[in-house]
Amino acid sequence: MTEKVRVRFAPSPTGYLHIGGARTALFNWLWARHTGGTFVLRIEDTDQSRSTKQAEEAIYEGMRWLGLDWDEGPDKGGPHGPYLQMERLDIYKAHAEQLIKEGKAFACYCTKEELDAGRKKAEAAKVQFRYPGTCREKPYDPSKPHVIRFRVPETGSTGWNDLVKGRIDTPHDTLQDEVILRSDGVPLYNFGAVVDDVTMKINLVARGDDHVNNTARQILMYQALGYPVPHFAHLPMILGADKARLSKRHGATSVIAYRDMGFLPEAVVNYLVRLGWSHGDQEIFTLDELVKFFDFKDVGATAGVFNPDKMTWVNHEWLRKLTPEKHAELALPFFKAAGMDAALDAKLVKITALGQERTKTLVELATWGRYFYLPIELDPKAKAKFLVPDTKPLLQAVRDGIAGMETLEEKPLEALFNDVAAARALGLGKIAQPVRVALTGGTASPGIYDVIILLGKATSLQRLDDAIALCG
RNA sequence: GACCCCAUCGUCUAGAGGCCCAGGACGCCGCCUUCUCAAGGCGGAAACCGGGGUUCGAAUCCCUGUGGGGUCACCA
Repeated sequence: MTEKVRVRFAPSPTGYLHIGGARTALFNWLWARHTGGTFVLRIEDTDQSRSTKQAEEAIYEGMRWLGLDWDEGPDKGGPHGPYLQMERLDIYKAHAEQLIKEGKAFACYCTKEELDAGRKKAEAAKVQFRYPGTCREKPYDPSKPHVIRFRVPETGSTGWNDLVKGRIDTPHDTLQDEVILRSDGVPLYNFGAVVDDVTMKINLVARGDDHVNNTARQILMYQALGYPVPHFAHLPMILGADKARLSKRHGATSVIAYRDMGFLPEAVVNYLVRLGWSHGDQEIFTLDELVKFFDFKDVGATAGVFNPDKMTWVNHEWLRKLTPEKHAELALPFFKAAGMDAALDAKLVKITALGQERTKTLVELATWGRYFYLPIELDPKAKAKFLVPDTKPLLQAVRDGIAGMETLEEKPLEALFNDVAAARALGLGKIAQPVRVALTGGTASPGIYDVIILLGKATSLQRLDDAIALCG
């Protein structure tokens, strides 16, 4: 391929951008950026009953969030537009007419009912239904209701060298004269995609491998139209844990849902690209590295199971790379959404800094940090174990110590805890745990001095008093 | 059912005939560190789908069985 790479992502706007689509878009985008080529976004909205403007917007939103920018597209324009299929009807019509004129396509006047009857009969006879060629030789009469069918050869086969799957050949006898233009003039997928790809000068088609069975018939159309055939790369499917194709019942499949769950786009991209592609033993990649390293030759041929646990780990890795300030900035909306009166200030920065090693998503971070902003939720088991008569004097001693401090600093607090422990010949844990329960409601938190400092004197004293009262 | 694709630890994968009694990562388990939780360090269990070939030698090549996935529309 010496020509400049032109690839595309061509979703149909029938729902949000899902994980599988995002990965297809990502691989195309990476290859365009890797080669200095062009990434085209085309919206395949010919199924008017299922396509919506909202879905179209949702796709843009998902792509933008992931950072996959397109060079040509519906909103952006470009030299080969329009990029919305419903605005290209005349282009399909012209191409279909050319095929009719050359005898490579023909009008079919069969009704849907007639065809369904044939299909039913074939099913009963347990054979595969193929269009019987009823109208193959009939003269073209545009005044009668009709669809346009593409004439496929009866014998021989068509194949291509797939960039990820290698050589694939499809015998023509498994194909049929399929409909390329519906009676209302709207093209069907295979024709629309071919006409668009040729007119948009796409020279590499990378898409899900659920399209391998469409490829031979599309190649036949390229040839019939007299256009060069692009290269193809068929990407393996993404599966759920049960090895069935990933769908809603496996959990969230919308890219945006992961944003809302507190994932970073870098992490989603990183995880998605590694699902089906690898570069030695490396797991964490920046976008720049991906652009540099990505190649279809390293894309595997096997379907992969989507693993939320690993994506969460990748997210944690990315979260940890953030500066505390940036982390806080990204976390703020999640704290607010969880009902906390947080602001982008030193307190939040410190909290998120402490949470950075401890939480794997921004949602988890906000939940984890609740007690810094909201009243504690006392864990009954923790209370039963640590807020008891035995610990009352310890809490009291710590309380009094804190009460006597002008400002809260780590060293004096540490001295205080050590003194309280030493005075009773107890380990530090015996003091820290009850205090932790008093201050946070549970038995797990950052270092106890950090917690006290962050909570501040008034709140710390208040919570200790409340706890002391509960010790019975 | 027909046609097509695929097949290494539970999962993502490395492996392009000898470097592999198979390496990394997630998850899981244990130990260390320790005021708890994380993080970190160390260690562990865990795979070449079965059967035939080819070859001095196969996870790697071929055939076949099996399994999984995909496609069979006036959907995309």
